This record gives sequence, structure tokens and C-alpha cells, in this order.
Amino acid sequence: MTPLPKDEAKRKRIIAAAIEVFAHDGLSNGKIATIAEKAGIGKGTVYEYFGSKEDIFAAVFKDFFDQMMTGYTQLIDAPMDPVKKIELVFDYSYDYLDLLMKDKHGQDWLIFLEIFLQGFRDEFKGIGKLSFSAVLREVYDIFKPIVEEGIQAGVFRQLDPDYVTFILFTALDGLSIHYFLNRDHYDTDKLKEVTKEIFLNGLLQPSQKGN
Amino acid sequence: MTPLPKDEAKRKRIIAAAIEVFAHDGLSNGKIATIAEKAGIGKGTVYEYFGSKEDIFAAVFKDFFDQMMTGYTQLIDAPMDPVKKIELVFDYSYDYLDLLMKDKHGQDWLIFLEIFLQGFRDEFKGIGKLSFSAVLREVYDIFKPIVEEGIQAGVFRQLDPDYVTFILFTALDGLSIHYFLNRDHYDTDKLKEVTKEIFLNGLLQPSQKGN
Amino acid sequence: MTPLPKDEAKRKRIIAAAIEVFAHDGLSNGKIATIAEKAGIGKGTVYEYFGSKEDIFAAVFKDFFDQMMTGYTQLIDAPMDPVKKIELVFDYSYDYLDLLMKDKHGQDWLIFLEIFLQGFRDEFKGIGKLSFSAVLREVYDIFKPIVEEGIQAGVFRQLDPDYVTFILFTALDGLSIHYFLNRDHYDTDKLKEVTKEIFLNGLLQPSQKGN
Amino acid sequence: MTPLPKDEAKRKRIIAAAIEVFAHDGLSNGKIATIAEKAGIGKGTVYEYFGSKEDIFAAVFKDFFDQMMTGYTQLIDAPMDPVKKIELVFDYSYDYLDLLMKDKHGQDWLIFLEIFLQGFRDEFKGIGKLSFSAVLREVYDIFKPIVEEGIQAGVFRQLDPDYVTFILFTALDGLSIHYFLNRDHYDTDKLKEVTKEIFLNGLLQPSQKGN
DNA sequence: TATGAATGAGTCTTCATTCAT
DNA sequence: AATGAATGAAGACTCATTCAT
Repeated sequence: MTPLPKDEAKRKRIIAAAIEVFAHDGLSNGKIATIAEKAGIGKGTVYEYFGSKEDIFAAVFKDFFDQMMTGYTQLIDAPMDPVKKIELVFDYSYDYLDLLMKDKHGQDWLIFLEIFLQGFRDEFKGIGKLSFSAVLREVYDIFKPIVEEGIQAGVFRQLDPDYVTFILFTALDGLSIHYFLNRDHYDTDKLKEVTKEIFLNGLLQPSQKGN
Repeated sequence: MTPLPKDEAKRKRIIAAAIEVFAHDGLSNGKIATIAEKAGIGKGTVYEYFGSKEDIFAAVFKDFFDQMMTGYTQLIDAPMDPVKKIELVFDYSYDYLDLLMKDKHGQDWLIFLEIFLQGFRDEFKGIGKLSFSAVLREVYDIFKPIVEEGIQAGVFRQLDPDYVTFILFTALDGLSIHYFLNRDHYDTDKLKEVTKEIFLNGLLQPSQKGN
Repeated sequence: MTPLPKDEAKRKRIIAAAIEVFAHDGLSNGKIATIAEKAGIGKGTVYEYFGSKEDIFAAVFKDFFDQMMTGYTQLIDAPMDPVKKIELVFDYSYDYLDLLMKDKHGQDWLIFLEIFLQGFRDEFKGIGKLSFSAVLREVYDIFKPIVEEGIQAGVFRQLDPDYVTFILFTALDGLSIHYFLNRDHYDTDKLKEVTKEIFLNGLLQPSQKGN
Repeated sequence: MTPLPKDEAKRKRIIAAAIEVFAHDGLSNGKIATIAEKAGIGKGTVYEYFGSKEDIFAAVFKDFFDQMMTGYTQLIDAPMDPVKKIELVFDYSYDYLDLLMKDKHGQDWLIFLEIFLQGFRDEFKGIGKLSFSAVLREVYDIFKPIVEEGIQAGVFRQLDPDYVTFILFTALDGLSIHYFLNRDHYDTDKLKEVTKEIFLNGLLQPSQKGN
């Protein structure tokens, strides 16, 4: 169904255009015609690279997802003590969003949520091809090694690592979204400090305090 | 344009139907005709109560928002020490979602996000009538008194209450969404415990530990 | 799927317009927009009466079919000796086409063939909802009683009535189509005479000749 | 526009592919891309051999027409008495269709009708390049010599040969189409017998009976 | 006040055809 | 001569909204 990509650069251009258009107009309101125009190609050409609008959603999602995860996995895979990693993870979340927003189309990030929502609904109805909840759990698991390492080293409180990971990542997710929506109203450095103060103290063994 | 509702019960029925329909089909795919049918009225009648589909979005949003906030404000206004309040706020978040999901249409909650997204996009484009970021900051502020009280009483760490509030609420928001999407995979009581363990320790003065 | 007809007269008007349009432009090339325009209604209204273009094909087919068959069945059900009936059936075929062609849109008749062709192809592919070969055999059977009566009365040759019926009707069908395509080149009365001369002599017992 | 074919074998392959595709999908739904693929060539190459889709229709029509007529003309040109010829013509019609249907793509025959229909419509609108009614009359005329010979020899009834020819051929055409659509329901040999019984008796002088 | 028939702007998608390689 | 990537005109169908009853 989905045709094989002939020209990878053009495919990227379509995805970039799609992100812009969907971010500006919404998933439903974003028109294929606009995407084509913005990508500088004919309307029909879009269908040489993607089988349908929905396929574009999927590609956009994957693009965003991969890009975002790359940063985290690099952090997590680095040889470093878990406390430092946690700090970096939090810092990175803010920095990544700042980096995004420096870009002309930083707010494009929001369609990630919209695609996710739609995908989740489809999954719920049994229509979806992708299990978004499974994707989610995969994401949590990326952070689990840090937590496990910290707990095993006796640096973090002795809590169930699955639960701690869930709480950490999802809190971080909430933080990110709202920071994204409100970044003008907060000082990033101060926010970073307070965030780390709260989460590290929440996480660390009492004896470790003073860190 | 939007005529005053003559029959408040019917208006409620339309909103309820709209929530169901939008939750199942999405904001764009949800049809006025389906809403009318589910509400047991004629298609044209919907327009006697709402000026447009977008007005229904707004009404649905307000309905959800008010309902959700009511619970929190009751907690917050109660005479109680701030530590206890924070605990209750976290517990309530999980309980509220559990309560929602017991209902046949628990997942309807998700459209809240979708409406928010659309509203935010409109705001960004300067089209929106409502400032969703202002709404957001109002929400944060609901929680600020607890934080301020705790800090002033010397029970919470001496941090900027605005920042603490932001972090607390937005973390809670992330927690809630992901709990909603994954509640089958976690034991609620255990999750409550670990959540409170982390956040309270993150919040409380070292001397208060053991509380 | 197919909505219930609200206004039977309007439904008829749509069918009439569809016949005209399809006859002029072909099944595939005939546009819903043109049909609507010719019927004096909006494009969307067509879909209030028919679920899809294909549904219109079916309705047009049924309309034609019923109309054509009505004439034949009246003939066949009349109390009359079989020889006379056969004569009338042949005469009627020519007369009916002449009648059609007197009408401004006589050539519209041709789409009957096209719908039939498409339906038959769909049946072949297992897609079709209607079995066109079954319809065909039903049609043959309408004529069988005349043949059976003539054979039993000893007026027609002693041949298998199923085969005689098939040959008679299908020959008549070929005659009709070609007459339709070439009527300007033949004198109808003379054609009627020769047709009857050949078919009656082919059908009648030798002793009956001179009839 | 239509370039001269360079490779006659390839041209034939395209026509063969086109027949298959059109027969399976219909004239409008049959795609050039599918034809090219089935012919084992590139899409663009089709246009090296045919100027347009419509040109392919014409080529397909001609191919079919020539093939079908070849059989008849061979029969008709053979030195043989007219009664025998008529018998052979009828037999041949059934045999030819049986032969076609033994082939994997026997039903491809139907597109002949569809092309004819479209051509006739174009002729009616004054667009067509070919006069399909003229083609038709040419076909009738192929059979006329047999009829004339039989009448002149006093073997056939003394009727206008033009009319007899028209009736014979068009009846034969109807017979063929319906036989094609229903051949599973009839015994071919029996059908041949009854057909000849009826048509020969209809045609022959009474004194010739028993022939 | 309630209705639902009518509407047409709007959008995805298809595919014959072109043309640079 | 052969190709297939690119194209955009075209068309079925949807659905929010209107308005006569």
C-alpha cells in the first residue's frame, strides 16, 4: 500500500511540511494540498510517498518520537552515576524544549499529543495498527535502568523500581508539557533548580542528602 | 448567535451526548447528527442550544473543568494541615480517575486534552476567544495556598512557592494522564504510597522526615 | 446505509436525471453533480436518497427492468392463444422501442446494458449483491408459459420448452438491441412481418402452417 | 500523436494485457498502470504504442472484431449449399464461445460490448471517430450472400434478403450473448439442435422440410 | 420551540498523461 | 526506445449549518 520511498530527501521534506501544517491547523484540518504546497511538490506526489493521510500521521509520530528519544537514550547509556543522570535527564527536558522553541516551529511539538490521542482512541476501538500503550511502556522502560542502578547502589530509597520509574517519567512528562505551554512565565534555571531539589530529595536516601 | 437555553436539562443532555460522541470519534469526526441522536433530539435542536460545533467544545471543556476542579477546591479549602492536604490531593487524583473509569464512559476524559490542544492552537494563532494558558495559570494558583501555607509554616522546604506549585501540579497532571492510560498495569494503593513517599520527601524539610 | 426515501417524487426525479446523465456520459463518466443539477437539487441531496453512485445504478436498473417487464407480463397473462401471444410479443418489442425513441431520451435505454455488464462482472468477481444471471433466468421464465402452452396444445413443435424459451427470448433480445441501434434503416412494419414469418414458421407444427 | 509501433510483438502484448485488465475491472476502472505491469513494461512505454487510453479501446475492439469475423467469413466463403452454411454458422457461434470460455480469459469477451456501447454513445454525440452503426451494417452484410443464395435458389422463403439477414444475425447475436452468460445451464448439443430446428424451419420453404 | 430535509463548500484520493533521464 | 517519478484535474462523498414548517 504505502509506496516505497524513492527519494528520501523528498520524503523528509513532506514530513517536515506535514508537521508544520498539522501543528498550525490540527490533524483533521491540515490539508494534504497545503502540505504538498509547503513541500514544493504536487498534491499527487504526496501519495507517491505515503499511502494516506493517516500514514503521514504515523510517520510524523515516529519522526518526533525517535528524535526525542535519541537525546534521552544517549544520556541514559552514558557511564555516569545515577544521581547525575537523573539531574541531567531533568535538565535535558527543559533544554530540549527550549531548543525546540528557539526554532521557528517549536510549537509543532503539540501534534505529537494529538496523534497520540487519536492513536490511543483507535487502539481503544480496536482499529489501531500500533499499540500506543505498549509504546508508552517501552518509554518508561528506557528510564528504568537509572532507577534500578540508584536503588541497588543504595543511593535511592528502597522502593519498587517499576513504580518509581513510572512516577518519574510521567511527572517529567507533565512538567515538560506545561513548561512548553508556559515557558514565558518561568525562569528556566530557577525551574531546573527547584525541580531537581524536589525530585532528588524525593528520590535519595536521607543519608545521601546534602548532595 | 447562541440563544439562551430554555431547557437546562436538555442542554445537559446534549453536552453529555457530545462528550460521549467526541470521546469515541474524536473532535473532528464526532458528528452533530450523532450527538443529536444520542441526546434524543432533532439535529436542528442542537443549534437552539449551541451556536456552533465549536461552542459545544467550549461547553464540554467547561463542564469537565468545573467538575474536576470542584473536587480539588473542596480539598484545598478544607481546614487541614498542608502535609495532609498534599497527601489528599495526590490520593484524590488517582481516586478521581478510578471513579471516572468505573463509569461506562471513563475514557471520555481524553477529549479534555484534545479540546485543550485545539484551544491552545487557536490562541497561538490569535483566533481563540479563551486564553488557555491563562486558564492553566488559574489552575496552578488553586494549589498555591497549600504550598504557601506549608512553606510559611516551615514544614516545606524554603523554595519559591510559584515554582513549587507549578512543579507539583504539572507533575500531578502527567501522573494522572499516564495513570489513566496505564492503570491496568499498576496497583493503585502501591502507586499512591510511592508517589507520596517521593513527593513528600521532596517537599518536606529534612527535619520533618519521619512524618 | 441507503436512506429511506422521504419524497418519492424527488426520488423519481433523481432517477430520471441519472438515466439521462448516464446515458449521455456513460456510467463512469456521469457525475453526481450533473445528476443533481439536472434534477434541480443540491449535490448533497442526492445522498439523502441514495447511499452511493452504485445504489443509483441499481435503482436505474430496477426502474428500467420493471418498466420493460410490465408490458411483457401483461401480454403474457392475457387470455389468448399462444400463437397470437407470440406475435404480440414480437410486435411489442418493436413497438416498445419505437415508443422509447419517440421520447427525447430514447437512447437512454443503452445504459441498461452497461449496468448489466458491470453487474455481471461484479457477480463474476464475487462482489455483486445481485445475481444478474439469476435475474436473467427469471426473465426467460416469464416467457416459458406461452411456449409450454403452445407445445402442450400441439400447436408448436414438440421441443424442450426450456430450450425453446431461451432461444426465443434471447433472439428477441438481439433483435431489439440491433433494431434500437439501426431502426432508421428498416421499415418497422416490414420487419415485424418478416420476423413473425420466420419465427412462427420455426415454431409451429407443419400442419399448422397456413395460419 | 500515436507513434508507429516499433515492436509489433510488444504491441500485441499490450493489447492482450489490456483485454485482461478491462475485462476484469471494466473500461473505466482498468488502469494503464495495471496494463503496463501485466505486459511487463513500463507505464510510459504504453504511450509509445498508443496515444491514449481510448486508442487502446479501439485497438482492443479491432482485435476482437477481426478475430471473430475471420471465423465467420471463412465459413461464408466456403463453397457449400446455403442450408449447410446456415447450420454451420449457428453451430460455429456456440462452438466459438465454448472455445473462448475454455481459455482462462473467456469472459474477456464482454468488454467488446462495453467498447461498443461507449463508441456508440460517442457516435451519437458526434464525437466518435468511427461509425459503429456502419460497422454493424457491414457485419450484417457478411451474412447476406448466404441468405441471397438460399432465396434465389428457392430453398429459403421468398422474403427480403436484407430483412432476413438482419433478423438472422441479430438473433444470433442475442443467442450468443445469453449463451455466454448462461452456458452452464444448457446442454450445448441440445441447444444447437433446437436452434437449428427453429431457425431452419423458419427459413426454409415448406416444400424443403424434411431436409 | 423543535425539526430534519436540503445544501454546497470542502477534501481526500485516483490516475491518465507527460517528460527528463 | 524505455522508463517511472511527478503532476493536477477531476469527482465521490461528508457534514456543519440553515430554514421552512
